[in-house]
Amino acid sequence: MSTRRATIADVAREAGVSPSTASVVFSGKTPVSDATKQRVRDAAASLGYTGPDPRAASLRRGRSGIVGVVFEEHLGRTFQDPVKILMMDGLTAAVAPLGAGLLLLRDRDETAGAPTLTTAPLDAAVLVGCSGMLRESLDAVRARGIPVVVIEGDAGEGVPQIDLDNRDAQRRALAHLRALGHERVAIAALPVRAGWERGWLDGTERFTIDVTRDRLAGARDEYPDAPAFAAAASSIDEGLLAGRAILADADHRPTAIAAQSDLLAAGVVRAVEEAGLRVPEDVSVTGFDGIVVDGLAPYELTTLVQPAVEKGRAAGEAVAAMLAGEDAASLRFTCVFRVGNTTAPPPD
Amino acid sequence: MSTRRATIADVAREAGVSPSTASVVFSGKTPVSDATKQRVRDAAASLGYTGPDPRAASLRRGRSGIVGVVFEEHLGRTFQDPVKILMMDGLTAAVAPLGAGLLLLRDRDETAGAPTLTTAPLDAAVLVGCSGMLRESLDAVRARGIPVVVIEGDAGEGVPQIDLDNRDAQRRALAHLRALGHERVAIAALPVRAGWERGWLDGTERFTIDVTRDRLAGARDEYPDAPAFAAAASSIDEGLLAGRAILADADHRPTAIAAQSDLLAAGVVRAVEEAGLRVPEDVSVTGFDGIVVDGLAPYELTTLVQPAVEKGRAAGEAVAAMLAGEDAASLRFTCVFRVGNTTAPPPD
DNA sequence: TTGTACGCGTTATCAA
DNA sequence: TTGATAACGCGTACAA
Repeated sequence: MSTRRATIADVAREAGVSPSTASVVFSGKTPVSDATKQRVRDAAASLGYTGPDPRAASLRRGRSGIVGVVFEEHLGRTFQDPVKILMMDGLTAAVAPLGAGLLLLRDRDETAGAPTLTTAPLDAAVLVGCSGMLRESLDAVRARGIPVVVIEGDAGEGVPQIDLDNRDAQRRALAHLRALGHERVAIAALPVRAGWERGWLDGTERFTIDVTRDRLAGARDEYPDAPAFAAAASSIDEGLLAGRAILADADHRPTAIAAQSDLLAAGVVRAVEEAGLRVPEDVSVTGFDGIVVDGLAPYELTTLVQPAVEKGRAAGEAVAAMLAGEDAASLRFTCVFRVGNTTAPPPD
Repeated sequence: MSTRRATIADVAREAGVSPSTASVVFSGKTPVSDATKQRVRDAAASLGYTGPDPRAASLRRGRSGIVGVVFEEHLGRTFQDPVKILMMDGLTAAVAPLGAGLLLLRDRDETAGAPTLTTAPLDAAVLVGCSGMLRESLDAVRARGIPVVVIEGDAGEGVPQIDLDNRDAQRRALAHLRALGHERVAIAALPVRAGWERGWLDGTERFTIDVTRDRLAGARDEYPDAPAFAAAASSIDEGLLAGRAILADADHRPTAIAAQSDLLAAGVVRAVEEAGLRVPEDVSVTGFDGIVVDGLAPYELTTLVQPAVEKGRAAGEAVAAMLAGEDAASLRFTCVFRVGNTTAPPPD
């Protein structure tokens, strides 16, 4: 039947009112008499008109209601990180009042045709742990006047950033170990860069991942000579491998292992058990993130609880502010040190 | 300085060409002489024009390059399910060639102003495990002529669905246990409905979650009397609790436990160990999904490997087909039964 | 409370 | 290879 979709003009004509009146009935921005309202509704129903076309509305308004979230990697990898997911929850919540939703975008997307920062109808963009190669597209976006916020990454001057006190927080965890009396401490680190193969750090590495570098620095602030083994990813399995490597030499066994993430810490705990030792009596373990590690009970990691949801929310609020014409400041969040049951004084 | 953003018309004027020519320079849809191309580029650069406004382009084209993905819950909950993440990967890959990206939407979002199926500028929508309450907005979307695909859910006639052979697959796993000689088998089930509190199933439950119902039916096809304990979520921790409940009565201990997800199975394995028993010598355990459970090594679950990425990809391809005017058929995927090291004949 | 008039920025079509 | 024209469908001053 229909040769063409009904528009608001058709509805107005059918209802015998002007297009603007019909428009107002749907947007509710101006009072309309009940009678007119009803006639417009009826007309819409009879024409199968289901409301304003979002595309047209977005052109007219200059807003699409879409915030792009840019990740460096496959979604699969990204969402394996519980912290990122929590952050997304916070972000979602913060942009919802704007009438906005999140569009998933990938940095360096190899797929032809995939939408990008420049081709997607974005109101704003949030970059997560962005790499240096993002700088170019970032410039393009800013040239277009689209607000940009960066979470855990350095985007240069003029871009609000949401950060964490990684270095100081990690230092505090190690200070806790120091206070307990530990002298031989090892570090189970996150990857040094994308594509990193697990292995010991010898101090010559070039760090691409700021989080790893900063947390390592924090640990070394307290234990300058602590050996560090960097995993290939943040997972329990990788933590297990790191833990095995660290515990391999029975003569130089540390009495405490500081992991740079809770998932790694969970793996380290397993490695300790596997070696026939006990946590925390023989070996203390600390984590970082403060997430709930599924399957780790009855252990409760001594860890740094980072405000993951808050980070996302803050990014969303920064976006909202910029969209409102205000300018948003960078923000640095603080981790809370939480003592669980995985740390204790070293064995005699 | 700038009172207004430059448009393609400004660029055209500056370059001394027509707007359509300038447009074509950016879209590349028609050959343009190098000289003209260069002049347009220069004009754009001098005016700070960074390319066509996606909003206007999308109005004109009738495409926004955005596919909505609708979930029932918080992202946090949703993405705790590794299968969903894999599915998203497949979906992302499949819609990328369309030049489309994924917009995260939530069913029953209470936040005022949050974008919805009807207010977002979508080219198509994918519903994941959709609930009944979605039906209404679903109708609205379909009335607008927006293609819709449903993954693991029943959206009624005319909507392509991507499904799994849950019942038959689960039956095959239990048949494997039967072949090994097991006679006392228990089931660790997924939640029965949203908000379900863990507990034994007595046959009077009303199932809202189809997956649970279907896999249970498959298990009962082989062991009609198998007792079933339904967890409150799909997680290792919940699997542990379910496993404890199932193993609590030492006199009626099953020799095999069929879990409805790999995460549950991982928890069940822990429960078995905790009870001082061995897997698979004393108790066999089967899972469902075929994901890699972080931290479960050295166990490899005997499980049903579902093509999670493929499901997402198929949904994306269905969307692509519908967008191309073809009609997409529903699709039912088949799980592959994989024997790991968590099943063996029952103890004597 | 309703209507008029215009512009939002682009691109498809067709003719030159 | 380029240009003129006409939508695309809506929102919103402003006037009545």
